[in-house]
Amino acid sequence: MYSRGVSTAERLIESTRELLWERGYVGTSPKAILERAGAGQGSMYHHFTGKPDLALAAIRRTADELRAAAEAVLDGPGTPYERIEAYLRRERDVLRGCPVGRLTMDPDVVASDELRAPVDATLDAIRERIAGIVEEGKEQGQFGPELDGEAIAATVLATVQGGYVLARASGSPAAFDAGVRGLLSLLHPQDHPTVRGARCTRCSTN
Amino acid sequence: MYSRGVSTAERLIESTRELLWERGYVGTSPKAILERAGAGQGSMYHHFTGKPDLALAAIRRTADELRAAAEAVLDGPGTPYERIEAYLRRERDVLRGCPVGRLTMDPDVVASDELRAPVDATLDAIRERIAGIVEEGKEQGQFGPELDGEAIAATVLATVQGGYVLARASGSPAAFDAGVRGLLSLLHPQDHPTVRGARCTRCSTN
DNA sequence: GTCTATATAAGGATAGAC
DNA sequence: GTCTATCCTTATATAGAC
Repeated sequence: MYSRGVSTAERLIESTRELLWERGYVGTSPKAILERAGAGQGSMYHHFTGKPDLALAAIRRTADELRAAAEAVLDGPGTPYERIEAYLRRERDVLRGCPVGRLTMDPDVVASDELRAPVDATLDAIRERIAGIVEEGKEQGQFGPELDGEAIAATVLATVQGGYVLARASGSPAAFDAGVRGLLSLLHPQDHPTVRGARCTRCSTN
Repeated sequence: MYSRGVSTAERLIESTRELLWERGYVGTSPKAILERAGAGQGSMYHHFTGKPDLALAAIRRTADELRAAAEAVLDGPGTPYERIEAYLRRERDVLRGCPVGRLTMDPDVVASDELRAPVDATLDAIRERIAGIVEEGKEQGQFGPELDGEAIAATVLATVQGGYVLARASGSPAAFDAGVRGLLSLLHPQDHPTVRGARCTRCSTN
C-alpha cells in the first residue's frame, strides 16, 4: 500500500498496475484496487470514469516503461548479436510473466481497441528495433543474408513471450532459460574455419 | 448450445472448454456455462462439486486432445526438420490463442496444482517429443552437433506460444507466421557448397 | 437428474455528506 | 478530494420440489 507523499491518483494507478500484472484485467476488481491503494470508492470515481479508464492509465504506463527498458538494452553497446543476447538475457522475474504480454490473454483487453493499443504499440516497437539490429548484423556479416530481420525479430520476441508460458506452466524458470539458450545457439555467429578460404554460404562469415 | 443425444454432464464440459478458451478461468462464470449448455444450476452441482471441479474435467480433456494432435504431427512422416516444420505450420486458429497455454496466464489456474498439472504435462510431453526429434536430426547429420535437443525444443514451443501473444496483440496472425518463418530459417538444413570438400564446422552438413 | 427458489458475497457504479 | 451509504447486477453455492 502506497502512501507517503504520493497523490491518490498515483497510488490508484500503481496499485492497478500491480494487480493487472498479477491477476489480469478480468481478475482485477475496483474493490481490490482501492484496498491496495488505501483509498475509498469516491477517490477512484473522482479521478477516473471507471475501471476501464483507470486500467488504461495503468496499461499505458506499464507499456511505456517496458518499451523504454527494452530499448535501453537494445540500444546498448556491443555487436548486433550481443545486443540481442543482452535483450534475451536481461533480468526478468520469469514466473511473474510479462506485464504487457499477459494482457493479450485478457478477453476484455483484446476486445477494446483502446486498451489493446498500448500493448500492440510496445511489442511492435521492440520488434522493429530488433529487426533493425538484425539487418545491421547482416550488413556487418555477422548474420547470414538469408535471414529476414522482421521474421527473426518476431522469433526473438515470441521466444521470450512463450518462454513465460512454459515457465509458468512448469512452475520453474528453467524452460524460459532453455528457450533462450536454444535460440541463441541458432543465432550464434561462429568462427568458420574453412579450407583454403572456402566460405560457408549459409553463415557468410569466415 | 449442445443438445442432441449428449448427456448433460457432457454438454457442461464442452461448454466449459469453449469458455475457458475464450475467456479463461477467472473470466468464466458458472452462469455462463449453464446458459451455453442449456442446463440449470442443479445439473451442474449434481455432476460436479463446483466450478473448479468442472474446470478440471474440461482442462484435462483439452490438454489430452492437444497433446494427441501435436504428437500425431510430430510422429508423422518426414525428416526431423520436416516434422518440426509440420508442427510449426500446422493449422491453427491463431487469434484464438492456445487453449492450453492461455491457462498459464490465469492466476487461479497457476495457483492450483491440480488445475495446472494437465497444462504442465501436455506442454512437457510435446517438448520432450520435439527434443527427441532434434536429437534424431543430429544423429542423421541434419542438425549440427552443437544444438541441444531440450533447448531447441523449448525454443520451438516458446515460438508458438509467444506467436499467439504477438498475433493477439496486433489483431492479426501475421506476427505468428513471421515468428515461425524466422525460426525455420534458423533451423533450416541447407546444402553447403564448399570448396574442395571443405566442411562448415557449424552446420556439419556438406 | 433436473428444475426453481433462495442465500451470501463480490463486482461495478452512483449520491451526497464532509 | 475524499468518505460512507446505497444501488443493482453477477458470482458461486445450497435447498428442496418434481
